[in-house]
Amino acid sequence: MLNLVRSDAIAYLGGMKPLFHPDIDDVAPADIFAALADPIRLGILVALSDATEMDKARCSNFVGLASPSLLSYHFAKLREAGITHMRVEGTSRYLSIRRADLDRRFPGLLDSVIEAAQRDPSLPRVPEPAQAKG
Amino acid sequence: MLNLVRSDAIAYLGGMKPLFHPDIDDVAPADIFAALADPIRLGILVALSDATEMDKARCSNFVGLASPSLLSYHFAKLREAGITHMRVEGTSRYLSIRRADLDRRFPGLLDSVIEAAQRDPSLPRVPEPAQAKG
DNA sequence: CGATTAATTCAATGATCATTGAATTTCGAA
DNA sequence: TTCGAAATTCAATGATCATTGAATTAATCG
Repeated sequence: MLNLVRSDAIAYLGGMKPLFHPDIDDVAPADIFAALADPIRLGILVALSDATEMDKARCSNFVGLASPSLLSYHFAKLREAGITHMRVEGTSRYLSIRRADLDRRFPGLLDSVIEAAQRDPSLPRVPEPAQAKG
Repeated sequence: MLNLVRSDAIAYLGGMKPLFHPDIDDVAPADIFAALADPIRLGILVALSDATEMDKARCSNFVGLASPSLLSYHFAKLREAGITHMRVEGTSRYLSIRRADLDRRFPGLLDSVIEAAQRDPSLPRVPEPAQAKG
């Protein structure tokens, strides 16, 4: 059973279940706002928005924000709302913001959201990883 | 009791209870997004955004969107989130978007929100009032 | 293989939300 | 003063949400 074709197999490479990412055209504005209506998720978004190094986009780097199971819950909310993409690599997962999709569908929205969130001092912050001894 | 000074009295002119409008600096981004996470409220916002004539900003003009009591509920959500202002005049109330406040505190956000909502065909629309016989 | 690490799933909890309908308030007009 | 229109308040409902902790899955490394 399951009988995969090649494109399916690629989606499974290194993963357990197929991760659902909605088509951006199926995402309604109200869905986006619902996903943004939580300080932990806004904290994740802000952290992602200035994650230049890949390490900072790994799920395990957000442990400062909430417990693992709660983080999973919030990751799923962001992903199912079309805001983030999740890529599986071995035992780790990496998040990214779906910038191109969001900018095309909701021009200007993402930038102003991130700017607003960045300036909010009440949002939880992801701590910088301790610098490896050099 | 109550012992009003003049500025309080003005707030009461024509009204029953003092309408609470939060200081825009007390409004967190997550509060804004929570208020926007509902299609009826987005419908109200869109209708307000192109309400040039005062008639279109009167509460009673939104009856097409929901029942009176449900509308009251949604009006309060928008007002308490700092998105709208409500003015009492006789037996009517008038809504307006707190544009200047929002633009100062969350630059660019309101415009992109309205643009996104305007393009969403799934949002409920406020019907144009029937043209008076001419 | 067994242990470890990364992350999810599941069931249970209390809190908040959207909706309804009935009762109430307020104002203005007859 | 009584009536009607405008709008809110209140109590009740079911639905969804955020959170917790325990159990589970999956990949990697010894």
